[in-house]
Amino acid sequence: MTDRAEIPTNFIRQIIDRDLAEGKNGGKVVTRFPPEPNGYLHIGHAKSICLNFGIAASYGGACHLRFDDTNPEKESDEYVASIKRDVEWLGWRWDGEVRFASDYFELIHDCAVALINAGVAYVDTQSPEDIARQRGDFTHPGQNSPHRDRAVDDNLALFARMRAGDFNEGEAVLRARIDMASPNMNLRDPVLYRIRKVSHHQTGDTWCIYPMYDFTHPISDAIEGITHSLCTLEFEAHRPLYDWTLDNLAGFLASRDRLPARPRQYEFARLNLNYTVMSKRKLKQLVDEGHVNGWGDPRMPTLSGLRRRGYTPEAIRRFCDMAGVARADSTVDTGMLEAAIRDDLNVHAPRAMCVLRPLKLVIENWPAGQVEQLQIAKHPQDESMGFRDVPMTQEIFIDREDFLLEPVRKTKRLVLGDEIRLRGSYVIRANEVLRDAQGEITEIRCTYDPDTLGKNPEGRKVRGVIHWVSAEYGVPCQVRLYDRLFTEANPDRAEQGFLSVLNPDSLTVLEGCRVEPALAGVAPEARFQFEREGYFCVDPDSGAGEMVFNLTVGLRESF
RNA sequence: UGGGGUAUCGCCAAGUUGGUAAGGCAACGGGUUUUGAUCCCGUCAUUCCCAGGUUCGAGUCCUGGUACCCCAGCCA
Repeated sequence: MTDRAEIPTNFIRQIIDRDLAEGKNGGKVVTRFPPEPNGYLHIGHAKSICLNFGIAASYGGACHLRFDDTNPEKESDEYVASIKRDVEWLGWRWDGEVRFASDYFELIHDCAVALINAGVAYVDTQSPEDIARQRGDFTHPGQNSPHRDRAVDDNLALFARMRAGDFNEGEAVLRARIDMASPNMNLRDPVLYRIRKVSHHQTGDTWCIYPMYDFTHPISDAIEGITHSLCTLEFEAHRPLYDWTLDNLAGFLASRDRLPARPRQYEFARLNLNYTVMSKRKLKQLVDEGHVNGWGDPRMPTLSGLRRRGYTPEAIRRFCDMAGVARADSTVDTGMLEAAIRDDLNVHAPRAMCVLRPLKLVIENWPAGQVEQLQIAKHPQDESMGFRDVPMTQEIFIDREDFLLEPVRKTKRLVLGDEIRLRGSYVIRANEVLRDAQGEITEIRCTYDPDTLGKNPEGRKVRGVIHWVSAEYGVPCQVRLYDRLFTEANPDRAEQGFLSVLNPDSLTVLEGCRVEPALAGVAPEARFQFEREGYFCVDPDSGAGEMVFNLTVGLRESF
């Protein structure tokens, strides 16, 4: 998909290069993206997706999409559907069918039985509180459970009863028998199976016992033949358990012919972006409490939000490549994301004119009723995009901010008594302003120089160029301006909590804007550059009644 | 506090037998321009968390510190 040469190397690619050189895994590279369907995907997931799918693509390998659905309480089909859609939208295609860890529940159960038979797993019928208490802490070793040495047959019988539903939630768990004194807390006889009497979005009521992540993941990776299991840094301390599980199950899985590869786990730093939050819990809270309009709100760092905001899959992939992959905790500046989308849209977005805060301007020497269809290039550097018709009439709108009564040093706007170029049109001069009873400027009376279409006036230099839209033909529309969702670079660290630093001005809705008629009726997701303003896309709220545009990102401004 | 990690420019990030600090974002100059956009040119780490040491030579090796992140869910 992407030219490999463009993708900067990173420590994981180097590990794969070395593995390949050593002939490991028969030269195969198989990765997986393993989301839990308990929320929408965000830009942080995009990093993992691009890493996993990108590696598979550049090494001629495969990448699986596997839902890590072992906790039915928090998961749902809505999330499964949104995740599939987002991965595809990003431009990736998973190998084979979508997989679910729940597809493997029977085999995982058999693995548990195998562990019991091997004497390295036991059923603990203590309360969750007792188990927690016995785990000890960083300074004190844990205490062995009184059930740690239960006979294999008893464990088998108890585990069967767990599956049969004989116990209530919390009354019994299956635990690995490792080391209650391990300095690694994850190795202090971790829970492998717990009881959850809730129906599962994939398996319904087939099960009332569910395997834990630490047990499920290595088994799922192994049976899918995953060679490189990439996850984030916080799972580093779990790696010994990942390896313990596979070391203890390799024989069993091989005997069932379900061990195509011995996977290895590698951890990389998750993506953080400043001025936003990335945890699913917090994003869900923003949605549930109505601080934003759903997971797909254009202000959200979710992929659906970025999509509605006007980001392209290409820009997001490019951004992930720009940010890189390493093991150091880091927070990428939002400016890098913006640079990625500007780069893309600058090349691909047709130009158009839209007046956000209309101020009427009447050209007194323009023949009344005359309409001149101007042909303006859709892109100044790409003539293959062609031209669009832009009607020029006696009355037009310009932005209120583009008119000044008094000249300001080096300004490039229209000043009373001076000239300005109308983009793609003529040079005009502002002669007089009309005001209403409150003194508010309501209209500017101008004259135009008929000899300035496509050429500069003789002997004079106009101070600048402003955009405009015909008052008669301009299409009224709504424009939604977005700003960062939070006022602090790191909302997670806010004294009063992340909600206390929500930006009250993250959304500004402008009504009565005027866009040039060439854009009337274009479909949602179409992207344009509104000259001198920024990049905008058509929002799905656009209907027969009114067009709605979302600000994707503003133009760079340098004075 | 025990264990596991990480520290290279404002933000990311290369640097892999020690040989004399890539690139991107941002910023700042200048040029082109009917978008204060784009594009183009240029500037931007005598220094790699700190302190010692080894060496002709260290971001890379050794010793000792410091800071930050992760782990005590029957979450992932």
